[in-house]
Amino acid sequence: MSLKEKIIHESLRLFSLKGFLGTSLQDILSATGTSKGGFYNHFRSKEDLFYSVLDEARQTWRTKNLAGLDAIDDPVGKIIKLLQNFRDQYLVDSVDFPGGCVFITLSVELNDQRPHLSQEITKGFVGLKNMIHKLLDQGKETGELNINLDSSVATEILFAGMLGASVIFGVDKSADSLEQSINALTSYVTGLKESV
Amino acid sequence: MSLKEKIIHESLRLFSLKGFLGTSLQDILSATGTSKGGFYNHFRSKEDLFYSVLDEARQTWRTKNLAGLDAIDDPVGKIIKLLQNFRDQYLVDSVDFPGGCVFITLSVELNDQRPHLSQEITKGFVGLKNMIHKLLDQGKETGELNINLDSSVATEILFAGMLGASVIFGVDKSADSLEQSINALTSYVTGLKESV
DNA sequence: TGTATCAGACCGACCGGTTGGTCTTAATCT
DNA sequence: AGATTAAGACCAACCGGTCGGTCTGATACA
Repeated sequence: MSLKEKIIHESLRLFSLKGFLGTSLQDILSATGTSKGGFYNHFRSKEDLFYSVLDEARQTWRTKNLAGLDAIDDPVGKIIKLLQNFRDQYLVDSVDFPGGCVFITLSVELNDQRPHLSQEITKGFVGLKNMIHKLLDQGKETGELNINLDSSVATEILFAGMLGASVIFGVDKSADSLEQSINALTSYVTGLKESV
Repeated sequence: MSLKEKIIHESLRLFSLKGFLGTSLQDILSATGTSKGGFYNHFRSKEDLFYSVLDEARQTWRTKNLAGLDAIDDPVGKIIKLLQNFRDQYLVDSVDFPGGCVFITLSVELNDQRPHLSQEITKGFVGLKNMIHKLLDQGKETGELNINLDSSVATEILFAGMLGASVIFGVDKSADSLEQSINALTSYVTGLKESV
């Protein structure tokens, strides 16, 4: 792993713990064992690093949360698999994000302080929400879900529920409470299925 | 309003926008039009201020979210009223918290940086969750809800949903999207009622 | 009533330390 | 040799906090 990759990787971990503004350059240099010169040889500024870190974070998110989804045919099954991945691969296995979901940490921190950075994160949120909505609509088409189901309502509950679960997990870091939160969402989804 | 009260009030607004660590003493002094001397005459330290601000935040939360709840008899009605208050009085009417729910902002920011401060906020989260759980159980007792309802699951969905809605609102500050989030939760609750 | 006294509210220069960022220098590559 | 990489001294700005000092309004005394 090159120094640049190492800086990005360690910064991602630090950002998830302390946020972007809360992480000092010195924190990053110490974590990677380099110096100012080594850093500014690869990045124009701290904000420049932010975008690189965000790229890696997005890639990690996809890898962990979408794993095995294409092997599943039914849309509702995909949602349930997504929730399981979110719990087991993404949040609990917190090697990459020891402080919990880095997108929430950064988004909450930067909203009113660095709106242009926060905006980048919001894009990912919109993507997740659209994905859930689309899967629910597909479930209605295949007959897996009741055609009269208000998929917008279900989307809101699942999306807000995932964000809420992330916040709670970030706070208490308890795998048990995370399991409760996610299980509640999966049983909500299966409840939708049974009421066909 | 005394200088002390003014400092607390303005700090609450600033904390909701920029967090505790993200708000500098100078920010607070400028917002209140005072000086270092004026500040340290009333507070021993910035952390000392934190506790005072948290007290006011809690009081404001209760006033806005619990308004009119005691006038309602049925537990489920109380939950729906709570959700409406949460949307209309607490989040949208953001005079006191222009940056969105201050508890989430502070909790996310301080979890890994000032655990002893973050812990204070967590208490409030636990209280809200317990309140929802208790109301749901009461709803089962009164027959308003199905006796076989898993109130723990419903609690998780409502609690995580409220936190998630706060995060989303903090990000986009859109009253419309907030209404969608909260409406989804209320229709979830009414759905529970109808399946008796 | 007029004056001396004093507590506390408030001001702002100043402190040591840290911030993100620059730049010179030296080592290590091809 | 020439280019790439990294080290760390250095900078101005800012951080939370301290401290000597001023101003004001209430009290005590005559």
